[in-house]
Amino acid sequence: MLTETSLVADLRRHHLFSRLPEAALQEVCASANLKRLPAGASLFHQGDKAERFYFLFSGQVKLHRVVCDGQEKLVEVIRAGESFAEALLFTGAPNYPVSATALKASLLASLNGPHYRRMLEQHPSICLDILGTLSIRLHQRLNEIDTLTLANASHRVVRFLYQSQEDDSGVVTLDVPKRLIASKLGIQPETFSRILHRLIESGMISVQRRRIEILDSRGLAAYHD
Amino acid sequence: MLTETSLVADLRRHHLFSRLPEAALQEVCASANLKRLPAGASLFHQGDKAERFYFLFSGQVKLHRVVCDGQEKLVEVIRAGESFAEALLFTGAPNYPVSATALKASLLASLNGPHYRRMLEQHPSICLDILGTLSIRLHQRLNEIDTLTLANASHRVVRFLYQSQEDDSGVVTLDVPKRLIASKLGIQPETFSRILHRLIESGMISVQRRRIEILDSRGLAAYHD
DNA sequence: CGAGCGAATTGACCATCGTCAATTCACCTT
DNA sequence: AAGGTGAATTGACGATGGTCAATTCGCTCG
Repeated sequence: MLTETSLVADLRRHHLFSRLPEAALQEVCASANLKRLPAGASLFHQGDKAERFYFLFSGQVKLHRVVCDGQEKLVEVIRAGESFAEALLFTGAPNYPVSATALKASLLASLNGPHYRRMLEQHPSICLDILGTLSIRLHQRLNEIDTLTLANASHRVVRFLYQSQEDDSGVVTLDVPKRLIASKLGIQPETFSRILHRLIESGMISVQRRRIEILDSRGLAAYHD
Repeated sequence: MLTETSLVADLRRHHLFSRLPEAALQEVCASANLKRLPAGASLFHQGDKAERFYFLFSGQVKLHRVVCDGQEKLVEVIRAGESFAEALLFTGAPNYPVSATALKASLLASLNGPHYRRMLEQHPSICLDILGTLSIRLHQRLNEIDTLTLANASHRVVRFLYQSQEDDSGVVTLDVPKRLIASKLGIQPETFSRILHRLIESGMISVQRRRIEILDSRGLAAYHD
């Protein structure tokens, strides 16, 4: 049961709920649970039965998969105001395809999937909005596949830097440890470190802790080949 | 304008159209074009303005991207009865994110995107179905990202073989050239060839032309590590 | 039936990246 | 301020896979 008005207002701002009639949102909240996770706590594991999806009020959650040899692969980092595991509402798949773990202490709403789905059936106009977001995610994935296919590790890192700077400011601020970035790029932390070093040496970027500045945008672009 | 009843019946079988009222489908057909492509012909290029989406009656079409250094990356092979570029209906993105080229002589319907979208707004119940398919694609992509992240090329190939056999029959029949498979797996044709050879030598598979048979399913699974 | 062409294969070589290990660094706790 | 812990870095080494080149294979077309 979710009652705090400020939290409900947060939900309202999300596209899954923004166009629901007031009564419907109330109903969704009635079947919701508030959940607190300390940093490092697990929310669900890949393969668990999936009947709930989540909205993150504050904190940070990572979605990750375990691949064959026990290595962990970062899929996505969820930040405040975002939902996750909601795609399961529509596939009918019974299990989570990823694991979810809190990176920082987090506050989230656990929502009843089938319940929301029934709600949606009664307000079908919202579906078009959702289709939009889902399509965009599809493209993001396509983009990622590009990045991973790009032959060498340097390309992936450069590409990552480009995509991570906000409004071409040339500044990238990492909000997760470097090893997770490496995992997302499908390379080893050591390799990531070495590549950054090489870019620094050639004067293309500068790095202070988790703040990376692109100095020579032109040269970096050329580095793509 | 699409009139042939057998073709319209083909459309009907697709989830984008199966639940449209008869009148609506007629209207869609009225704004459709029939298109023939010889093998090797290009349908659209990555970056082209996107206002049409497609349904493939017969033949084979590949979706591919050109990455930085001019190399080509296979994204997907479209087969008869499938639609493509329909995700653009919902993102509002103005350009195709991939190129489309006929692999074999093909017959397809070119459909008016905005028109179909308006149709959808009037029959919103269909959206839930579409959400389902889109979610499934999202998962497929996730799976692919896994495959590409899986450290070495052998793993990718083995994984590909597993996923490509139909109902665990142990038989994989490639319907595209091996170099395209390699491209999809993000490896070079030479590497693909060598890995298949290694698997043959160790008695795990046998290959005749484009027909691959899995002989030692157990051993192959172990090869995953 | 032979010529021609692209696909597939095979070999040799080398750059890249992963692995293992040691060390330094940053941050948190006490 | 000191100590401890995990992250990040750096070095050395070796396996993997990409590149280039030559050859074989299989199909199509004349």
